[in-house]
Amino acid sequence: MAETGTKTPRERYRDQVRAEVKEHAREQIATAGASALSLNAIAKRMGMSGPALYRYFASRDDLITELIRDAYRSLADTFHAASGTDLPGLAHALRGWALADPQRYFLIYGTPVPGYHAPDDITGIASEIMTALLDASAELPADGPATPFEVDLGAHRHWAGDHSAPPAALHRALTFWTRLHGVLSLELAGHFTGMGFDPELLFDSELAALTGRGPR
Amino acid sequence: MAETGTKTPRERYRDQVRAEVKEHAREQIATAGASALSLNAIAKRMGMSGPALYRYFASRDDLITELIRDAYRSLADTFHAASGTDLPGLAHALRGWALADPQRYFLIYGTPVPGYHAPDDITGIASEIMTALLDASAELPADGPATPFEVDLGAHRHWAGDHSAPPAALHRALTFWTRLHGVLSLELAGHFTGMGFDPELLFDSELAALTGRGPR
DNA sequence: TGTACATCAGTGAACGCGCGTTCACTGATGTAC
DNA sequence: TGTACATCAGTGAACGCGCGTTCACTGATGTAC
Repeated sequence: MAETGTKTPRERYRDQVRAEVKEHAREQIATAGASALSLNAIAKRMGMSGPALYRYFASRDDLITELIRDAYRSLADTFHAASGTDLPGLAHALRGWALADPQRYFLIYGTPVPGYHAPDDITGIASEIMTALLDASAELPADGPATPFEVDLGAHRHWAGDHSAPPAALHRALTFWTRLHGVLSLELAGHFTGMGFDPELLFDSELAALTGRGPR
Repeated sequence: MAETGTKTPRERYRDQVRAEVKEHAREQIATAGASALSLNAIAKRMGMSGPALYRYFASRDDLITELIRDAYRSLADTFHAASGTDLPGLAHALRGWALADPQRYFLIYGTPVPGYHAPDDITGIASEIMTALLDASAELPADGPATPFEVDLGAHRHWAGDHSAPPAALHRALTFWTRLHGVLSLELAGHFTGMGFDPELLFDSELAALTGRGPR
């Protein structure tokens, strides 16, 4: 029996091939979109026959789900790594992560496939991400009376892990999320091309507004 | 020769069948996503043979492009129709339009297909939409000194139609766009499900912040 | 250390499928005189 | 109004394709005694 954390050579080999398959998958998605992902094409590029991949992934859908899981995991890790810094640090970590592989970003935040439901462990990672956002947002200054939305939040929220954060903090975290996602997703999808401005400055402008360090 | 605006019965029939094909296409996309769009499946549902559709659309890609064009056109029309109202009116028109058919929204603002470039006339409609946004944003109060982003805008913008709107107004229009898209796209993609709050209130909260009529 | 056995990676053939698309053809609808 | 012709919608057969996936098998790698 293998000790905890010890892997047999075979297991290490397996992990390596799995990783290689995923790498080719990511490449294929980046080139032609997720709908063009094909196990046979990946096998061909790796110099193997198609059926060989079924030793490593149960099905095509399984591979895609795993890529989605990896994307969530990677974002959560990026947030954890940036948790020491301030809110702008987190924001720029997010932008850097997104620009490094736009299609990975869209694997999480892109067009949803009707009827698809991510497995439970993925929603768990999603709430990890939310928690990191929430923790970082706590440093923002609180201001003003409760808005209608915050009243609603206080009454109905069923937050994963049930944070005891006040509605105003939840509101700030959500706003942080939606605003940065707004600029970022439009930038990544190319909706700003041809408009002749620097998307990063618009991103920074939104960030400044969020941290109260800028106009509006 | 047909007079301007007059259509022969055959032309009217053609238009009707084309419309019917598109309707089935939209239905198919709403059910299984755009990547699942198939001409043969549409033909089958219409009780025709597959090749018959080639009388109406040159190819599958042609049909998709036309659906995208229709989506842009529909949004532009929605904005035109709401141009008489104020900014909140425009925002709610946008939200209503998006909720009426989420997959249509994602046809425009969803995951981009790498390498795909929309034909010129579509980018023309896109700038129509931008113009409507810009006109509506003009009513917002101007405030504060020029931000770095606005300086950049003033220096480099190549706006479609080259509006003479000042950078601050462009900035407001862009912010209006990115923020509402941020909340809306996350809502439509289902990223708020299970969080137990009303997305509309979050949308309204963002809108209030934009029009200066709310907190933050 | 050597032998016997079990485990696992990878192959090649095969299955059925639905796709986009082309083509020659039939039949109905519209047009010209 | 009637006839001759042109236009166009739709069919069915056919093409080639690449896909996901199953299966029986070979050969290499690891394990037990």
